[in-house]
Amino acid sequence: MKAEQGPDLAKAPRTERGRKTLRKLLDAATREFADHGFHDASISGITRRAGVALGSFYTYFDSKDAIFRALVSDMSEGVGRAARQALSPSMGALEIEHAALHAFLSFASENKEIYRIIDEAEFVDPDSYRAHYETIGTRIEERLKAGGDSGEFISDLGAPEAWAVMGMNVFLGLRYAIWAREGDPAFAEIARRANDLLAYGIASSGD
Amino acid sequence: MKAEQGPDLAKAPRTERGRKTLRKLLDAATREFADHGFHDASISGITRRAGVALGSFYTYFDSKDAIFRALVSDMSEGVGRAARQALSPSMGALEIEHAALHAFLSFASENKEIYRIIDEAEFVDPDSYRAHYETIGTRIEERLKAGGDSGEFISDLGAPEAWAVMGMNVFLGLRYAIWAREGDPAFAEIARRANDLLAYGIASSGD
DNA sequence: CTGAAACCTGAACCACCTTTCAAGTTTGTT
DNA sequence: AACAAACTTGAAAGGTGGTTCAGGTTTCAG
Repeated sequence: MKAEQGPDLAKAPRTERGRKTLRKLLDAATREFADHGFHDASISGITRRAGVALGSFYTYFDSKDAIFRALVSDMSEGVGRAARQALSPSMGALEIEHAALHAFLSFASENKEIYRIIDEAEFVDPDSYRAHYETIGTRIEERLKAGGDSGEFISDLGAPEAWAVMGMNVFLGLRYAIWAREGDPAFAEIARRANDLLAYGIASSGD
Repeated sequence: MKAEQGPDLAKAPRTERGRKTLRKLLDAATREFADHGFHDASISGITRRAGVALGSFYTYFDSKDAIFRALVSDMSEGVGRAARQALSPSMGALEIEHAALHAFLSFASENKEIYRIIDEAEFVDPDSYRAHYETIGTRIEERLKAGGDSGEFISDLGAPEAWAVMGMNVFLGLRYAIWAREGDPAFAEIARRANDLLAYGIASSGD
């Protein structure tokens, strides 16, 4: 139950062949978990996809849980990296939120399997799951505070607003990227409307 | 994989004793699934908690999946019922959203196990999961449209705004009800801040 | 009261899967 | 070339837990 520190130093490959096998296992596991979910995925399914013997799995991972954890922390970083790349310091505070949501929608749409795996971490590895959202929540909170300091946002924004924004983004991603349907508005329109809501709210301004 | 229509007519109890056993099984299953999650929960764990023999389980349910599905649809209704009770037609549109969130936070806080089970449905029974959120989303969309018609909200609100509101609510519930921490703001404050965000947004009005 | 249907029981069946292991092969260093 | 460490292999051990079933008990309508 205790989290390992770093990716299993004890089991790190020491030769080129080893590194290749490890990579094959991780890629195969991504597909296997995405297709079947954690519990219906099998180690033999992973090794079959990877083209290695069943026993080789245990050269690199102690257990099915261990490879799942490795995958989740990999992917959690991947999401963060993708978001950071879409943002530039020259953007205004509101523009940053708009770009973050748009980037998130695109990323989710092209990496649906990542979302399934991270979501399942809620049950397989709750600590990683929580850490994932707490990290993102903190980052959003910092952006909101920065916007408050620059006068673009109201002040007094904090964690509750950050979690509200995160929830908006995640659910819009769920509905319009993961569960996309024919005839749905384009990501650009979704992002624009969410940004308007965030900026001005929905109360009618006057009469 | 096909959804049953209605709660298993074939297996419905016909005597008082049967109805009691069925209820004991459902209650026991709620606790078992909440404690262990779907896959680590066991039928024998459920029957042990219920105080009935292992075989009796199959008098009422065809499989572990079947009782889980029954639970999810029960709970999904429970959430809807709780929300409806907190709302009154005399409230203003904004007030309704405020009350809905506040009721949801209280309900989630007192029924954490429900939250976990519904979330796990994403993997065990994806159709119910999706149906659950689509139903809620539609209800929110109707409220937003009604607010638009009455002039309290801007017009042109639709599904994207509804999903954004739903996401806000769900994530605030996750953070402040399920993952509640010492020193967190009270539900009343969370609901008020979310309502302000929803009504007026966070862009600073002028300088 | 009575008999058939409903319900209960728990041992056993069975399918599946994680994990181990002893023996063989490849890699890289000296 | 020669050896140790790294790596691979797949059969089999060892568990687990969902599901079945044949036989017993309880319920309740007639």
